[in-house]
Amino acid sequence: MIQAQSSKAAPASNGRGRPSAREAMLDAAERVVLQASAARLTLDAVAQEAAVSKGGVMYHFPSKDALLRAMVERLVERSIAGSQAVADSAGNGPGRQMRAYVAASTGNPLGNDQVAASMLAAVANDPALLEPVREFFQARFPKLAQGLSLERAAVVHLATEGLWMMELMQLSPFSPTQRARVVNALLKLTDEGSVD
Amino acid sequence: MIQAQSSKAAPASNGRGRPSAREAMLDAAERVVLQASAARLTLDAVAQEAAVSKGGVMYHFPSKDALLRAMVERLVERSIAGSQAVADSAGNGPGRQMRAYVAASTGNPLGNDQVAASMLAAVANDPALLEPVREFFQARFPKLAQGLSLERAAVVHLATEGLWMMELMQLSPFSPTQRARVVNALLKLTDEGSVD
DNA sequence: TTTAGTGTGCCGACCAGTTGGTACATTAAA
DNA sequence: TTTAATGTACCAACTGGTCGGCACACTAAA
Repeated sequence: MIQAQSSKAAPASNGRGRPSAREAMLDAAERVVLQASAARLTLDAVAQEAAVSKGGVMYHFPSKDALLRAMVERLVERSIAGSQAVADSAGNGPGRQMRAYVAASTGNPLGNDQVAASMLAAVANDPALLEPVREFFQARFPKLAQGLSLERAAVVHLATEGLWMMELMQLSPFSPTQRARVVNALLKLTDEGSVD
Repeated sequence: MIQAQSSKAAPASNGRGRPSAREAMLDAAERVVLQASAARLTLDAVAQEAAVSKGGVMYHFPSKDALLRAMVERLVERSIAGSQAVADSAGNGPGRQMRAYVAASTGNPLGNDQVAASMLAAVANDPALLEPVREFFQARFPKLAQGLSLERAAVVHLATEGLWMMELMQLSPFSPTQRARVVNALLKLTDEGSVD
């Protein structure tokens, strides 16, 4: 997806400053998915991981569906913010946006695990929950593609997401060295006109 | 992934020819995942979908884990077979294998849904179940890459899988027309030396 | 300053339905 | 008659969800 803000950077504040246990519960939910599996994401498990009673969880998320929706919502918010930050730090030359995106997405692969966890939990329980994510994708692609042909942009985009997803499922067939070469190739591809 | 043999083509035989209800149950399991979600893949649901009692399911799959493992196993077997068929039909020129793979993977997107269902069910319940899939990927990539640079092969491979996965999660931001152009670009990329 | 009230955040017991799994009866074919 | 295949009945554990209550902070009247 995209590098999300480090969860430390976000002060876990709810609107106007009160450090929210809600955020801690969402973190706990992601941890459950990562350390166990999406199937074991139960309200009890979240409560236990967050060191809180189930009632406490239910207070903030009146249903499991609400919890899942909140997970997706937060992931999209973070993605938008992260995406914005990346966009700002990149220039406006052709392929600049795409290159920054590739760099951000292929860097610190561990930071993206949380994003993956939320997405996994969502698809596993109800694929329709991913709707906000789809909207995000649809809105972002044109920006990334600025200055690039559709084909070039799409290939780089898809390959980047593909790498991310394959690593998420631990299916990537590449060694670290190979991975580095591939990422490099992707970056090069953001120069329209380069051969590969 | 790769185009799997149509489930009709496979005579649904168990080893030596007896048309097996086992296969029907695996089909039912995939249907449950596709029509509901991975979370609703329960033994009861499979039984109901297969028009069989739970006891019948338990006879063939002594545990849910066994069912999931069988799903993955079958998906890998089919992938190997499909992959082999594609490989045979393709020549040996540079990029030939990769091109056939791209064509097969991006064609009949619906046929691949079953593969997706099994994978989804596996990751959702226990990511470790995907081990055989990883082995398959690792074994296949070198074959696909024949005659191509690592970079070129990897980019095409990742983009193809990325497209597949994004469509699986219904996250693809491309219109049908755009998709066609992108697939075309991927095919072109299997000609080493082409610009894009 | 005390005190009665009020809302927030969380706890913990409980409930009905579901889930994976077991045990055994039953059927149908070889 | 044996045996592979399926049905029936059941169970303990778990799951999502409800509910009454409790502690604390804050407010407002006395």
